[in-house]
Amino acid sequence: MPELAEVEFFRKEWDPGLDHVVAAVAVHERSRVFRQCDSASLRKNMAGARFIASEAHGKKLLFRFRHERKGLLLWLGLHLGMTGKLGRASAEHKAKKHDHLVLYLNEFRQGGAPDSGGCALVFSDPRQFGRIEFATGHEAPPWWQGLPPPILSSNFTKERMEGFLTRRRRTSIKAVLLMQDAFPGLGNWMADEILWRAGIHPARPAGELSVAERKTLFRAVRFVCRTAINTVGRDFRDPPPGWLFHQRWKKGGICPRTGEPLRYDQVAGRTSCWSPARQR
DNA sequence: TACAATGTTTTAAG
DNA sequence: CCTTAAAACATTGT
Repeated sequence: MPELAEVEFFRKEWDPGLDHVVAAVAVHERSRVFRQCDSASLRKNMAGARFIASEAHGKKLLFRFRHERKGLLLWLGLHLGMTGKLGRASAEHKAKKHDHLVLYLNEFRQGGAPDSGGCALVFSDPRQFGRIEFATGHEAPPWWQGLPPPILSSNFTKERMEGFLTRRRRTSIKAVLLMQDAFPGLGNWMADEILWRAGIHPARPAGELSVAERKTLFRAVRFVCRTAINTVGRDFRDPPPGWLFHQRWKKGGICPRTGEPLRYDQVAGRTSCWSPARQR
């Protein structure tokens, strides 16, 4: 599922655990999601740490913990891959087959609400394309440094985008929109939504876009991200009516603007959905 | 059965 | 060095 809006939704799924302390950790040690992570260190250091904050950057998630007794800051990085999810479960939850990481939380320590009897934060991912990273220390770990400007930040400028399009001038615009070092958080459905809105064929070389097309594209990138964050990202509700989103996965989908059948082609190794009459 | 699935990385080839 | 395509990863659902 996860592109930036879904990632933002899943980030908030763990919010009820804020200010709680990790009582126990369960991991599926052998899972591929730990391929870049010292899971033994995670298990050892996370117990007793308080969940203090979280943030999302594109498709990357960071969960911050503080181990007060050890005077240690803990950095838990998650990537949801293709099928990753975050959720909550009861304090008695037994990790199921695809629950690769479960953090069991204590109730509030000092005079917390009486209802907070502890719960479990669960990271699950059937295909295991997701990734868990873990670090301790006062500095942000390397994998949380040097990230590109978020699409909805003021540092994400049209000039910056155009510079990237020029560097990748021979590559299809669809493939370029999927590059996380320039468009952090865009994925297959959002890229198609953007190109449909901008009236640009997904296979067009990035360097061939006219001045007007680049302007339209820039606005479409920001509009689709902003709107997706405010719908999918807020509570997983669908994007507004009239979006390609509602047509793209059904067989016999039609273009919301032209009423013509949508077409599906492999572009950049991904199934791309586009409207022949609108996008050239 | 065979193929596709909202992702990324590595390998191979041009 | 750069670009592009393909394969790989692991599992489920049609």
